[in-house]
This record gives sequence, C-alpha cells and structure tokens, in this order.
Amino acid sequence: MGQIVRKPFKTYHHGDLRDALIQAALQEVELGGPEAISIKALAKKLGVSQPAPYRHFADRDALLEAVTAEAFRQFNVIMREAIDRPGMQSKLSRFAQAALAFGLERHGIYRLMFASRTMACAPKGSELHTAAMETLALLIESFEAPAVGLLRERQALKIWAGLHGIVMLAEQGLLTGEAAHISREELMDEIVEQTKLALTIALKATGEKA
Amino acid sequence: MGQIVRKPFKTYHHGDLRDALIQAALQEVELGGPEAISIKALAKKLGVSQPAPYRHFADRDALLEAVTAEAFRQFNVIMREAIDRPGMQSKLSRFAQAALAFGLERHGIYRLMFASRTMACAPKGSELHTAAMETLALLIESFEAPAVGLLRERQALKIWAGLHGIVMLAEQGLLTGEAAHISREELMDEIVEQTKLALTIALKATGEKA
DNA sequence: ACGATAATGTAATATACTATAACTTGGCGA
DNA sequence: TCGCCAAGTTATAGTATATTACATTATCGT
Repeated sequence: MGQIVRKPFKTYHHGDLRDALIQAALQEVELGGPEAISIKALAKKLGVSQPAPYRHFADRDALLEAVTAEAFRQFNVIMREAIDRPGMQSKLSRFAQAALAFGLERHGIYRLMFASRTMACAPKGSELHTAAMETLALLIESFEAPAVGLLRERQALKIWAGLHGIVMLAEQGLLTGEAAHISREELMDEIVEQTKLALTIALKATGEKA
Repeated sequence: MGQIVRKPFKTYHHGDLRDALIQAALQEVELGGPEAISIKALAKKLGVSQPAPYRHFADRDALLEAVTAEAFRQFNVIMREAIDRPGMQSKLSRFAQAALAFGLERHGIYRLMFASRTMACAPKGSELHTAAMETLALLIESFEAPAVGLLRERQALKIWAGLHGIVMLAEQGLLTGEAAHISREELMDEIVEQTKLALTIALKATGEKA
C-alpha cells in the first residue's frame, strides 16, 4: 500500500503526523471497528515512536474524536453526492439508500460514528457534534416537501432512526430468521415511503384546521 | 452493597464465581457500558485472584457474550411484563415504550446488547443469538394484527429499527438541535402508529388482490 | 472411610497498550 | 548565527489480558 507518507530520506520530523494518524486510524476502523484503534500500532505503522502521537492528541479518546469527525465529513460528502445526483427516485430515497449502503459496507466506520461512546461524549459545540448535525441538515434538505419546519424535521428523525436501526440490526444478524427474505433496501424504502405518507397526512390535518 | 456472595469464613472456592462474575459485570456495564468491563477489576471486586475468572470464561469476549445473553433474558422478562400488563394502549405501544425506557435508562446495558461487537460475533445457534431472537418473537407477538406472517414480521422489524435508532441518536445528542422539542416517546409512538397504518394498507392491498 | 481425580482456585510471569517524563533534533525568526 | 520551540526520541511507570505451573477442595467409586 505504501500509505506511509514520508520523505525518502528518513527525516527526524514526520511532516504531517497528525493527519497521517487520522487516515491510518480510519483504515483500521474500517476493518475492525473503533476498538481496533491502537496508538502503539498506528505509531509503528507510520514509522514513529509510540509516544509521538501524544504530541498531537492528548489521549486515545482525543484521536478517536478527530477520526470520527473526519469520518462524518467524508460521509457528508457522499450523502451530498447522493442527493445532488439526478435519478428516478426522490432525493430522500437516494439519501437513505446511500446511507444504508455506507452503513453496511463500511460498517466499522459507521459504528464509530453512530454506535460508539465517542459521539456520546462530544460536547455540543465541538467539531464532531457540528459535523454530525450537518448530516442531519442534509437529510432534512433531502426532504422535498413543503418546509414546515418542525414537522418535516420530525419525519426526518424517524427516517434516520429507522435507517440506523436497520444497519445495526442487520450487522448483528437480527434481521435474519424468518425475515431473511426481506431485503434491507426494501425495508428502508418502505420506511421512507410510510414516513412520507405520515407527513402528507399530518399536513392535511393541519391544513384542515387552518 | 455486599454483592459479594461468599461464605463468612473464607473458603478456597468461591461457590458460584461464574454467576457472580456475570452479575458484577452487569453492574459495571450499567454504569460505564461494555468497555467498562475489566476481568481484573471484577476479580478484585469478588475477592478472587485475577486469573480465577479464566476458569469460567475463555477470555474477556466470552464473558461479555455471557453477560449479554443474561441482559437479553432480563430484557425479555421486562418486555413480557409490558405486553401482559393490561392498559389503555395497544400491546405494541406498551412494548415500544417499555423498550424505549429501558434503552434510555439502562443505556450501558442497552449498548452492550445492541451496539457492541459482541452480538455481531455471536454465531447463529448460540445462547446469545437465541435470546435475541426471543426478543424479536415477543415484539412480533405484541402485534395484535391478523397473523399474516412475513408481512407482520416486516412491520415489526421497522418498529424495532426505529426504536433502536431513537435510543442511539438520543444518547448521542443527535435528537437535539431544533428538534429538541420533540419528545422521544412521542416520536416512538408516531413510528408505531404509522407502521400500523402501513400494515393496514398492505393488508387492504393484498385483500383486494385476493 | 479413603484415595484418585476433576474442578477450581493461586502465584508467577509474558505480552501488549496507554501515558508521562526527560532529553534530542532541526527548522525558523530576531 | 543563535536561540527558541515544535515535534520528535528513549526510558519507564502503570494497568490489563492471558498463560503456565502449582495448590486446594469437592466429589465419587470402592
């Protein structure tokens, strides 16, 4: 792979160890999930001493937080492409399917983003929390419905929740059994459709009142 | 607390170290999540030497698996009570609300059950996987609708997915922002209701065909 | 009762990871 | 060019997992 970005002549300073650590960590997470990240192993992989990473991150958790933020940024780029790409289906459906695919294919990273302690600890204004809220904003944007604010947002959360549930349950083998025949993509689409319907009904209800 | 169950006179053998480990581990998980489990710390807490637990569990993962299975059994008992308890709402709604409450209040244990690597590694016939499938069976049972097999199961999965998503997103602070006003319980109920509706519609469609 | 044996504990130790402390290197500005 | 400072280094402490070899108790057949 030669992922190690160092000058051919061994220099004392790495050059951009901070970013190299994040990229290498992302690779590890992709394979083994959040718990696969080891400062020691990363240092070795990048050809620096074990304590070197501590120049850039206070501790393992700080590294994880930075890695998670980077993962969210990459995820957001992919979702943005899915929304903007022209296609038969609705933006919302494209968003949902793209996110589902990401969650299943790159599940190690997905778990870091949505099922690790890291996010739960991220304070509200942090780089990480901001990146995550940006994802939600994209989802809401993909809702091509009258902008009724809170009502639309509520539906978006339902879809996000369902999406997350499918990814996690699928990966845990809990979508098997007698339900094995049901494809995850179909299930996701059903959730999207039924939520759209719920929005329509809710809009009609408020419309009648007005 | 005196959780340590040992005879007053120090005996060489603990008595039931295996079960004591599981119970003590559950306590730890409740507070700090799956990563809080430490073989060494548990051994110390129970007054045995560090290697003693290895007589009962091959490694840390094996302990985690046993703890998770026990957690599922406890969870299933609670869900069973929720279903059987008489009440105004439907069985399905009671199930959903009880599960939501469990996920939010005892989130450490919930994460062990639904957001850790442990479940993903559990083979299909294992004690753990079986206990988890039992939960799904309870959910499906709580669906008081014509037993149309796969169709009903499909709706159950949607609800489970939504439930899981709400719990995780809430705990990660991703249900905040402008959506902060939306209560998690309301959101859960909306998912239950819209899914019931989806089932009704699907049943009508197949009915018309027949 | 009793002695073999399995079950279950202990002590000692190897290995791996996190993290800190004290020192070294090399680029850059005054 | 000289000294400062960011970013490395080596050395080391502390903690956790896990294995090995040994010790103790419980159990069960005779």
